Amino acid sequence: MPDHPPDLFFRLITEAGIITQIATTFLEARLPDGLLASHFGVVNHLTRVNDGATPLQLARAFQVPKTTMTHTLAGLEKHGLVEMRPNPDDKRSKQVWLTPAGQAFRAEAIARLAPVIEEVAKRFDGDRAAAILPELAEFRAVVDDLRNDMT
Amino acid sequence: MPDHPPDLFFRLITEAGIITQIATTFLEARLPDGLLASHFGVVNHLTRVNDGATPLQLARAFQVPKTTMTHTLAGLEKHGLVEMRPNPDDKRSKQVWLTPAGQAFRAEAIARLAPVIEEVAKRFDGDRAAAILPELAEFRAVVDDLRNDMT
DNA sequence: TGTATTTGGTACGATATCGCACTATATAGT
DNA sequence: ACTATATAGTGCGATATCGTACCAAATACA
Repeated sequence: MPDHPPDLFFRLITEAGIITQIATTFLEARLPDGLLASHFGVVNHLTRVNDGATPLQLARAFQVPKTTMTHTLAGLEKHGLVEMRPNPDDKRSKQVWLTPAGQAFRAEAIARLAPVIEEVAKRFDGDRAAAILPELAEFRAVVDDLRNDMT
Repeated sequence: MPDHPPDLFFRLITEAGIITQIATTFLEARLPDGLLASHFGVVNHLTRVNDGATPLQLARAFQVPKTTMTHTLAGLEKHGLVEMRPNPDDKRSKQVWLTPAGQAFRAEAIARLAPVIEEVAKRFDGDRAAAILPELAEFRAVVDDLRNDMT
């Protein structure tokens, strides 16, 4: 078996990809019809990080093209989960605000996920998860910086 | 800050998602026009795991609906990277084989990624990556089992 | 202060992903 | 064997994602 050559990082990324894929499937199975992980992600971000963010900020936060974010936000607006307001600081720009329905949507999704997370917690020791998290976060930070440096 | 409650696992999954997103962008920037990460993933799987796999096996390996795999394979076939043969053991089924062009496609993609991985290796210690990998793999295994048990 | 460039957002078209319904073959139960 | 059910794959329509081109406002700078 290899030392810690390229293959090691490939495998790390592959594991991350599988986890992401499965988690997305779990999440989407618990969302109302017509709403996907991308919608939940934005609502979650507005709650936790920055309600009133601009579309471009959101696009950057999720690493998606701005056209994709326009589309996602249109879907959220159609479902009444967010409200687009003009940005008082920049007439080109907008701000995205959660509605009460949007907050309820997030709460409901999290409630539906809770049993899954509980089951995960039963099967994987919390201390081990706590040990992995900062390491993985730093790896993520490295990759994220690299994106800015190398494209 | 929380102990190791649900939030811990959420954050673990979020980190995995960000890493996946960025890695996918890096990969796709280095693939020929018209080919995406999904195509690379299949070719890579055929090389490393199971050349001659059936479409359904591939769909399961990547956790995508079989219709999605049909579409991905059609794209690969159109580019001459795989060849579909009848499955001698089951007349409903097929087998997917790499062509020489498919093998070259993989080699080329990996060559283009090598400098990125090298840079990652410069910025994140290999021993730490080696320490994370088995833990993350086990977490992945837990989540994967859960998928079978809970949907 | 007038012009060039940059930035925030959208319109549009191409392709990816996915759910549903369907066909053909295989397997199970009797 | 005969029928019921399960499995492998595809066709089709809906929507997501993304690249290109575009407009409007902001900023740089001459």
